[in-house]
Amino acid sequence: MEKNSETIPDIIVKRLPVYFKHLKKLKKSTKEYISSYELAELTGFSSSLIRKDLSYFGNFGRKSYGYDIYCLFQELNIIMGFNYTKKLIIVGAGHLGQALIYNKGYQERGYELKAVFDKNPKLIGLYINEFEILNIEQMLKFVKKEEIDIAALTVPQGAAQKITNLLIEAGIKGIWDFTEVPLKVPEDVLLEEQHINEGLCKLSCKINQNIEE
Amino acid sequence: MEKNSETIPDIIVKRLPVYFKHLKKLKKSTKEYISSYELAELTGFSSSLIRKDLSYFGNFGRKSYGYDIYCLFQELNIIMGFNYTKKLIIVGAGHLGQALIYNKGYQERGYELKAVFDKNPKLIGLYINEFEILNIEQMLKFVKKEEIDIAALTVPQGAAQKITNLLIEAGIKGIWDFTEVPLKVPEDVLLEEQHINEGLCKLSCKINQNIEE
DNA sequence: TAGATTGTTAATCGATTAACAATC
DNA sequence: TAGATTGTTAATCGATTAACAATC
Repeated sequence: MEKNSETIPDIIVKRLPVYFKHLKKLKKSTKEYISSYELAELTGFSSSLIRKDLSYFGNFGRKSYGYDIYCLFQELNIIMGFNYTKKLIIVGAGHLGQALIYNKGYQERGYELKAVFDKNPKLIGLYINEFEILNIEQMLKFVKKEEIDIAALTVPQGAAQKITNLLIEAGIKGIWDFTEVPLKVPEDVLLEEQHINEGLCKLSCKINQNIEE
Repeated sequence: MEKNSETIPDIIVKRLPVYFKHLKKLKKSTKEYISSYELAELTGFSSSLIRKDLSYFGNFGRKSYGYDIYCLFQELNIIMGFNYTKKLIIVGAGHLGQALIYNKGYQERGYELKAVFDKNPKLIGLYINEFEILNIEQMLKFVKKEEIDIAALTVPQGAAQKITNLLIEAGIKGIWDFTEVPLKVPEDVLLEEQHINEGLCKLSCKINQNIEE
């Protein structure tokens, strides 16, 4: 799985969900076109940067009108691959894992939740929002057979690297990592760290500065 | 609450939790010192960048030895304000909100969970992990009286801005935002967007590129 | 037509890296 | 002492912004 020669720069990828979020909201209004200046207002990015970002993917704008909201939204969906089905599993059915079962964001992004795994005998067999919690022993086989793309990792810290190795062995393409552990993965496996407590770190850091001043 | 003239650049703040994560792990080993070269190996940042980041806060290193792991960890705690108590509430006791009640990351970062609020009469009065879910009508008064610093926002999309306005009115210092809504907050209120589905966006985007190639 | 706004180039700004003197 | 590694400066790299011709 070599990297595409035309890989979208990370710095742009980072901003795509922001455009997506705002266009999704705008799509509900009666507004048809939006200018880079208005988008700048909403996103906090400069209009220049927005035009540059979008022009990376093609000429979506219409001079003197701006960008067609509906079309741009569709384009973003294609760019981010939301029109493509990606198979997801959740590994670890603790409190966070269970909350992820109820997450409503999968469908519009092309994700299909396929299974939930845990090691705890008290959880195995339970149904949460119509998903049966499966024994983690079945995971490797399942991922291989069903060609799962992404695993949400919500296991305890001690198990994180071991389970990760298993997922890699099974041929997982990406890990959506909620553990706090510095995981090691080979280059061809995508690792998206969703360490929620980092948000608390940043907030604490900034509050602290305000106090000191 | 004016910005400090010596505000830590965001680009450094972003990397502090990464150093924290690795030092926390290293602290458990018998290793006493770590060089910027070894830290580079672990974090993926260049050794040069690490030395520059750390030197921003002082001279923590010891020439020809590296950085004392324990001391550096302590320094990071002070820099990020973890030695300071910050009062937290959770607003919205749905699946995600409840999962956040069980989050183990508060204490070591100096956070104290003070209360959980919801609007749903079926949830109000329930105890989750020894926290009673309180009526959201009491929130404004509570935040004012208890001088709450941070609110974790896990309410439905439709309620997000309204509740945010209420929190601002009550004098909240920062919002840890789990909604998917583009929230508007005044400049002096910190907004940390913890939109977990953004992780799914990035993963989808990158997987899509690998496929196309 | 006049005004608005894109797409793109060149200029600027800021972040990262390379290099090395200082020194333990 | 010789080797290791910091802290810092200068050089480089890359990202953002300003500006503007093109054009709807």
